[in-house]
Formats: sequence, structure tokens, C-alpha cells
Amino acid sequence: MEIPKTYDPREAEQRHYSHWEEQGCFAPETNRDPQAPIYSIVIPPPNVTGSLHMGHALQHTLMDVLSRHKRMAGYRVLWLPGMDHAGISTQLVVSRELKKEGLTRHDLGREKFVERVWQWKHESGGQITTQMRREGASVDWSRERFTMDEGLTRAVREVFVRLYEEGLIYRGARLVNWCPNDQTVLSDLEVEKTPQAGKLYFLQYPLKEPRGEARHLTVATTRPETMLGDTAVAVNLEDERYRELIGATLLLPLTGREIPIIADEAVDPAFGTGAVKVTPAHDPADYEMGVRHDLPQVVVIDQHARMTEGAGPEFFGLDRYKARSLVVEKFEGLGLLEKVVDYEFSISKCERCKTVIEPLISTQWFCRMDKLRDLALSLMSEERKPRFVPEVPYEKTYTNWLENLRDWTLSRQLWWGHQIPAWYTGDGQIIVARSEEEARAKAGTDDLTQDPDVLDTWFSSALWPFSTLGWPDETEDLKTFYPTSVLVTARDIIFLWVSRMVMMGLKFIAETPFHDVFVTGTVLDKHGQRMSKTKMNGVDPLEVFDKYGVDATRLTLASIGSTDTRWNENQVESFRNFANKIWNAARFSLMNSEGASVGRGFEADRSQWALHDRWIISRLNKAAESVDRSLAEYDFYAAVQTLYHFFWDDLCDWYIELTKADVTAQEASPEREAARSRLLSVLEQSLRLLHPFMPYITEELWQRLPGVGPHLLHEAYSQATEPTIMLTAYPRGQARLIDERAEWEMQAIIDLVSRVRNIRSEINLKPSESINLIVGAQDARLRELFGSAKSTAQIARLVRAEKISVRESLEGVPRAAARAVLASGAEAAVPLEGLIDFAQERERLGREREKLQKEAGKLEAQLANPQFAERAPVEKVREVRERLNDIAQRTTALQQMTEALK
RNA sequence: GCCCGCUUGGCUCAGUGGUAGAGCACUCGCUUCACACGCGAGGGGUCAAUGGUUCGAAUCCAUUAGCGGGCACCA
Repeated sequence: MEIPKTYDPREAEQRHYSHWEEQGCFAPETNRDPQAPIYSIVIPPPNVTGSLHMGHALQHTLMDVLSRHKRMAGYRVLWLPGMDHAGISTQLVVSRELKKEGLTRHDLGREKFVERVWQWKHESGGQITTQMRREGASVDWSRERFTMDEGLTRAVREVFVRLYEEGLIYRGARLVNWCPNDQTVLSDLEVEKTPQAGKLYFLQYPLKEPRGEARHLTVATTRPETMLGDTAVAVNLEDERYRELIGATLLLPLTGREIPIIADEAVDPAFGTGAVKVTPAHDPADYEMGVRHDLPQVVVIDQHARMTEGAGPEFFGLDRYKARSLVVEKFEGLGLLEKVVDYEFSISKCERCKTVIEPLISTQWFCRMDKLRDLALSLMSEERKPRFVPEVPYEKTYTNWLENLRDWTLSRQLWWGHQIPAWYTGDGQIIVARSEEEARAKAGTDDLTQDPDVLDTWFSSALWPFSTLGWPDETEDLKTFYPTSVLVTARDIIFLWVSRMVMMGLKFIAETPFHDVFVTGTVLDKHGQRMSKTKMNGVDPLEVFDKYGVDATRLTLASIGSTDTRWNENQVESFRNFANKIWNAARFSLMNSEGASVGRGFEADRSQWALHDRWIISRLNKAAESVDRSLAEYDFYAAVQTLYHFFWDDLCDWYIELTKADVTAQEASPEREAARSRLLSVLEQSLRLLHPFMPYITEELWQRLPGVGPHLLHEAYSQATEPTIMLTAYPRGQARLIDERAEWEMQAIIDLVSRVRNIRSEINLKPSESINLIVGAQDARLRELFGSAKSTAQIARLVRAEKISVRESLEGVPRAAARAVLASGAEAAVPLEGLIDFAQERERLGREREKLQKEAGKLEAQLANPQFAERAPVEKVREVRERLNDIAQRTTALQQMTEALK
């Protein structure tokens, strides 16, 4: 059989996925066990405009590991894929395309434009789904959903209507975040605050009638242009400086408007001048103040961030920043500009287009959140659900945010999205209904106009865990897969998405949408910066796949888990090397597989098995047990570490070396075939353990193993037509196969081999030169272990010894010998006539003794402390004594060895 | 401003009350019949600083410093 020395991931990556998909391996129906436990995950739907980035790759890897693991463990697994229509982003993408044709969406009109977006969606939207196939994501494509498809639209309308009928959704005029570029309102969560170097302008407003000394009042502002819409100036009641002025009237410059001086507790006397200009129509805080004091709202800025007629003829039509300069100029001209100082403040920007937000009063749809919020909060306080992993800090972040939750602005002035199911009659009556027909029936007229706005994209996302399963119908899927097992997501959408899903799930299904929430870490660039399009510092997962293979990338990502990690390619490279190691272990097994078969070789009673066989089976079972435990705790890092070290250290470095002589025997024999079969079986089990993490290489190799077939499938999947490793049973750690005695014995051998190799290396023996080895052990068990014909042959092979003799002690060993004390207490000597530099050798032993003595010193100090013996647990004290004893023995042995060299 | 997290070998990260770990990098030696994407053997850390709790602290508590994140209507 020809197998290349180096693993080339490409071929396997091209072949297996489509095969799995065609065979229906990803669908829960593949599992024929009616009693099978359920495991379900809904994917955080990527934006339809999106393409795969590291964050996706990370999330998908983790979800796939969990799904594949549970599937192999016999669960009926559903991992449901889908995409989000991503209102603003998608509309922008398509508008940009139109622009290339010299058109705007308004040229097309709404209907044609939406048609065009759908067309775009079908043609180029969702390239991410192709990329997910490359990742190996075992999602059930037959259940793929889109937040704008028919079923989800029904769910959206149903929820909207019910919330409206309950009075939780309402329409009203409020001060909202307006993006002058996207021409839409935004929710608080879609606004980002960025620090900005700006100016603080100190403007003087003359008093209508001077009071005492005071002729004017100075206010400080970062936005002078808004003064045109001022309807009051506020001071703090406690502020001595202004107390007498409360109630006085100011003449607002440039407008001639008379405005009052009012008292409000929101004013901080320490900031600026302690007097605040109040612009209820253009500032959130001022808006609140305006409501409290019943101030008029003078609108001076419009939706394009230009000055309105209300700003006066000199300003009408000016851009807000031009107006700012002009206002400042005029104040200066009037001698009312007191001063301008540099000032850094935070400015609100549109999360998408980075345009500075303009707070405007606008009529929009809102959702009251208090009742919904309470549902989520009590679920947390009473049942501690959902369970956040890691618990710190996310549980608290989530709860704190909910506690301070404000109403949610639902409407958006876009064309792409779920159009709000509200209709208006000619006389302005609002009809909210599930369909136009229903609306007509309710209104008793056909003369209806639907609200042109669409819903916030996150409204439909909030329903994702149940809308995708068929709600509002009581489908089989909904009954089976809801609530889902875990939500795997990035932390930046805990508020935007996670909390809203919990609230909606509780409201409409009366159950949490997911038991656990696993929050992934963030993949940073090598400088610790977030990867972002604007910074151009992102690493493209597809390029990493091409360079190192999908499996290696997946291991890297799985290791990241919930930790923020700087991307380092070395890590991927080392996992690429690991994949190659797996490849070559299989290559070796296959090159020596004639006459052998997976599943055979372990027929004999376990007491008949060779030590290394008992040992590797024990290690394998421990690894399996450990991986299961780690995954149950979402400790992906630990799982990867366990698998890596089991495969490389235990299986490759020791087991293969120990079994090599038998496996590569020249002559065919039942023993040789059995040893080969055992190796194949251990390898096969190891591939299964690795499969959830490295689906491609494991499938590629598994398919090549002699003796694999349908009989290896998990019983729940025994109907599957074509055997595949992904439907085999995940190995479970079995206590009866864990053999501590074998592990202790192997450890002794490993220790002996390592120490002798150390001697060889220190003495600079050529690898080709063989040695004689003398082992001295007081312990009869050790003598038996080292002295058995089988072990002797293996040790000899591993340390290149010609002869090995095992005795009770090293007495009588020639002076010219290198010696070592083993952890087990046994001693080893390698006679090397003419090669030993006695002084150097004494020094080597001396160094070792020093190490031991240093440790002994610490332990002795501990024992010398009377309080230690008094307060520490008895076991601990005994442990320390034993260790000290052990060290003492070894020190004595080292001393004797040193003597022997004199 | 408030809240939270992080600080462990050159790098990227595990560990979280009882002998400091991994991978990469580094040093030495190897074409040993699976693998140089490899094999064998090594070196390297007073676990940010200070103080406290404890028989014992990298691990718990407090303070400080640096870095990162979240929240906030300071005009």
C-alpha cells in the first residue's frame, strides 16, 4: 500500500463532507433509536452579507465538536443552520450595487428594490454556507432557515400582534437615535460611543432684566448649533451662584426667544458653568428635562442633519457643522462668546456607517421591556438559567444589563426587513394584524395603508430558537428540540441577542430557549487588538485552512475556547504537525497490517495481555473519560490537551515503539497478526476520540483501516448505508479497563529508559553504540518487571543495550560506570570502560543530589514546624514524610554511587 | 465616573490552597527500517508589586501599577 509520508489535508477535505451530507449523516433522523436523548443547537445566524471570519470559525468549531461528540454518543442531534437577513447591512450592500449602475433604491421603488435584494440573496448571499461546509460543520442543511422566510415571517407577525394586544408594543413620539446617513432610527445598542477631541464653547445668554450684578448667564456646550432650539437654561437648586436667578427670563441670542431659567437636579454644579442650556428636541438628557418641566420642543435640525426653518432664515438649510461655525461666529460678533476650551467627550456614532448620530424626536414603534425583563430576571434568580459559561463575568453582565433595560425601539426606516404588521385607516386608526386580510376584517374597510417601516433585525433573531422549529405551530421539531441544549456565541451580542431570545422564549413558549450559554473568547491579532475590517488586521480562516488544513485550524480554535487569545500561527503549525503525526502512526500501522483487522487482537483474557497492551488500553480509557468530562464542562482546551498527549506521548512515543518488534516481525504468525490487530484497534479507537475535533483526517484514515464496516457503527446508526467514523460510538472510559498496576509498571519502565537515555546523552555516546545495562532493585516486583524476557528485550531495544542484567543491588558493578537512581528507588548502571570521566561523573551525580537536597530542605522545614503536624491533614503530613524518606534513600544511593567512582 | 477581567519561562496560553505545566522558540546529539511537519537528551520562571489570612499562597483577601473590556444623559 502506497501512503505518502506527509499528510495532505486537501483531498480529504474535498471528499468527505459531501459524502456525509449526501448520506444524511447530519440529520437527527439518522438516529433510529426512539429512546435516544436529545441534543440541539441553533446556530447564531450569520449575516447574509457576511463571509467567514475567525469568530465564526471559532464558534462553528466549538458547536461542531459538541454536535459530533453527542452524535457519536448516541444522542439524536440537531444542529440547525441558517442566516440572518441583516436589515441595514444588506440594504447597504444592494444599494451600493445599484449605485454602480447609477441608480438609487428610490429609482426602483420599494417593491422592485426588495425583489432585487432577494435576487442578490439567492445569487451571492450566503457564501458563508459554502464556507461552513469547508469547516466541516455538521449542520442539518435540510432544516436551514432564513430570518425572512415564510415560516419565520409568520412567527414575527404572531409575536408582534400578541405583544401589541397586550400593550407591550406601542407607537409614539420619542427622542430617538437617528442616523442621517442611513436615514433610519437605531436602538441604543446599535449606537457606539467613541471618544472625540472637541471644543467646549462658553456662550453668554443675556438676562431680559438684570438681577443684581448679573447681566447674563454663561452656559457651556459642545454643540453650539443646538442653542437655536433652546427652550430653557437649567441650574441646580443647591447652587448658590444661581439661586436668585431661578425663574428669571433670558433672551436667547440670534432668535430673540425668551426662555426661562429653571432648576433641575440633573444639573451638576461642578461641570462647566453649572448652567445648562436645554434643547429638548435634540438631546436625550434635555428631552427628559423638557418632559419634567413641560418645556416646548423646538426642532432646529432635520433628518438629514441640516438646520430646519425653525432655526431661522440665516441658518435654514445649513449642515449642522456649518451652522455650528456660524453660531460661534455670530456669538463672537455679538461679544457673547466667553471662551472656547479643548475638551474630550464621547460622541455617538452609527455602529454600521460611523456617522454621528443626531438625536431627533420621531414617531416610532417601541417595545416595553419591563415585564419581559422580569421574566428573564426571575428565571435567573430562581433557576439560575440560562447557565453562562464562563459564569464570571457573563452572568452578572447579563443581569445588570437587564436591570437597567429601557424600551426597545423596534421600527427602522428601511425597505429590507419584516414590514411592520400595522395598517392605518384613512382617519388615522391603527390596525395591527397578522395579515392584510385580517387587518381589513378588523378595520371593516379595504382602504388601508401598511406602515412603511420594517422591524429591527434583532426582532426576528430574538425568535430564532423557536421560530426555526416551526412555531407558532406545535410541530414535532418544536416539541423535540426546544429548549435547545446550548447557545454558543460571541460576547458582543449577549444584550443584542441572547437576552432578547430568553425574554421572547419565556414569553411565548414559557421555557428558556437554551440551558447553557457558552461565550467564546475573542480572537485578537498579534498585538492584542480586535480583528476588524477597518483595521485590516483580520486573519482569513480560509487562508489558514489552505495553509495548514481545516483539522489543524479547528484544534487551534478549540483550544481557544472562552479565552481571548492573540492569534499565533505557530500554534496552528504545531497542530498541523500533530495531524501529520496521526497520519504517520496510521501509515506505520497500515504498512504492517497484513493479516490483521480492527476489532481483533484482544480476544484473550486480559491477564494474558502484554504489559504495554494493558497499559495503552488503560491510558485510552482514561483519556476517553477525561475528554468526556472536559466537554461536559465546555473545557475544550483540556480535551484537546488530553487527546494530543495521549496520541503523541502514549500511543506514538511508547506504545508503537513497544509493539514494534512484534508488529514488524519478518515471519507471519498468529502473534504477529494479533499484535497488528491490537495496534489497529487502538488506533481506530483513538481516531474516534479525535473525530469531533478533527473530522477530516480521522475519516480519511478510518476508511482505510482493514476491518472497518457497518458493524462498527453505533447501534443507533446501524441502519446507515455507508459506514463512517462519524456514526461510530464515541469511546467511553470504562473503569474496568483502567489498570493502575500496569500504569505503575509502565511508568517504571519509562523512567528507566529515560534515565539510561539521559546517561547516553550526557556521556555523548553515539546512537549507534550499544551498552550494557545493570539494574539494581531491592523491590522484587521491580526485579520481576525489568527482568522478564519480554521487558528486557523491549528495554534493550529502546536504550540500545546489548545485555541487561537485573539484580538486587549495584554491588560489584565496575568503577567505570555511569549510574542513576530511579524514581522507583531502583538503580541503574552503565559500565563504560574508558569512556567515563570520573570527575565529571561525580559532578553529575552531585548536581542531582543537590536538587534532591534542596527539596528535602523544604520538606524538613515544613515538618519542623510543629503547627504543620498539628493543623495540616494527617494524609498531607504522611505524604511529606514519605517523600522525605524517599529522597533520603535516593540521596544515600547517590552518595554510594559517588563513592564507587572514587 | 462606575463595574468587570487579565498580568505565570523569549512568544502564545493552561493551572487556581499543598513538589511550577504545555506548544512554539532555544541548546546538544541523531538520515534509529511511521513521521526532520521527525527522534532522543537538556537549559530556562522568586507565577506584576506590596501587605494580609493560613501550618502552608502563583492559587484566598486588600491596596498599587500596567493592559483590556463593559456600562454611564455630565451639557
